[in-house]
Amino acid sequence: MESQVVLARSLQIGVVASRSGLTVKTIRFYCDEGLIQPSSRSEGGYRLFDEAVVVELGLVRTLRAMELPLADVRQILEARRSGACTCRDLKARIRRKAGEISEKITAMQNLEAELFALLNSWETCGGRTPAPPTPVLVTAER
Amino acid sequence: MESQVVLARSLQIGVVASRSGLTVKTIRFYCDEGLIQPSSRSEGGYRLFDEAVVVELGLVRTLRAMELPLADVRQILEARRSGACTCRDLKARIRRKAGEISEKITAMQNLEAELFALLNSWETCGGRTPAPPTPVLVTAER
DNA sequence: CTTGACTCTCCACCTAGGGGAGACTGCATG
DNA sequence: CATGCAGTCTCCCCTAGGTGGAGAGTCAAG
Repeated sequence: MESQVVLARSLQIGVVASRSGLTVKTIRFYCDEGLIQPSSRSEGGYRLFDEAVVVELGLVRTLRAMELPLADVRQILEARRSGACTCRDLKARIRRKAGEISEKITAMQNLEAELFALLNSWETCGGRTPAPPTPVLVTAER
Repeated sequence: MESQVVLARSLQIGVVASRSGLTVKTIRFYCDEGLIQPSSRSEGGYRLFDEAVVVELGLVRTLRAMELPLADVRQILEARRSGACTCRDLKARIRRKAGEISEKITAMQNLEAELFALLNSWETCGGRTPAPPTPVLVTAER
């Protein structure tokens, strides 16, 4: 049982990839960008990560999914690691981002509606319509 | 004043830009990509558009706003122009896109929730911040 | 030793444009 | 006529957030 000297068991990039749901390429990219870093390298230069980064990458995915730029994600990770509470600032940023997201949601809902209108206008050519006076699409102008 | 012939009034790119709400750069880009094209060029090589493109660009904006890739937008414009009813196909694509959008909307709503959870978890450090005197804001670089 | 899976670095490419250089156009004025 | 100046032209490089491939090296098993 104990014979294994596998102290901090380090994960190769491929394992991290499959556990985090990101691609190997992306993880390398994130390393290059300084979001995460391998805890060490093998003799042969393989990146070795410890389990914590899998968790961090989960957070990264969440933040990226809300389209937070990598620069912001990096800062958040740094703050999280250092335990340093840059909170006021950080929370403000995230809150702002949340605002943007709900804006985006409503924008998308509008778009969705507009889209169905578009579809309906197209419905007219149900049978075969070569080129009647094309019902000029709504096309918002903003 | 009058010396100008009323001829199919063709618009210079800047006018098209301000009418469509896109930038000159973007319109040139769309020309290069074959989404739209100038009806002609002036002696000196200026692109001259007719009014119809302003309408088309409105449609482009709508479609782009739902993140339809330019390639799809191009096809839609072509179909619209030719009156050719690629509809079945086209509508299917748009419908699919609409589906993606509503998926995205719910994903975003989930994200929004997750985000607030994140914020709340951060709330815990509400009172005390390590390193109170010197505002050692980490995140100093970049 | 060899094989095969895995990883490394480096470089190019992608989308949807944006920035800016340097040259030219078009039009109004002096 | 010249001159000025806004508008436009093409060309090339840059961005973010990766993706893809080439060519070489690594690691463990057989």
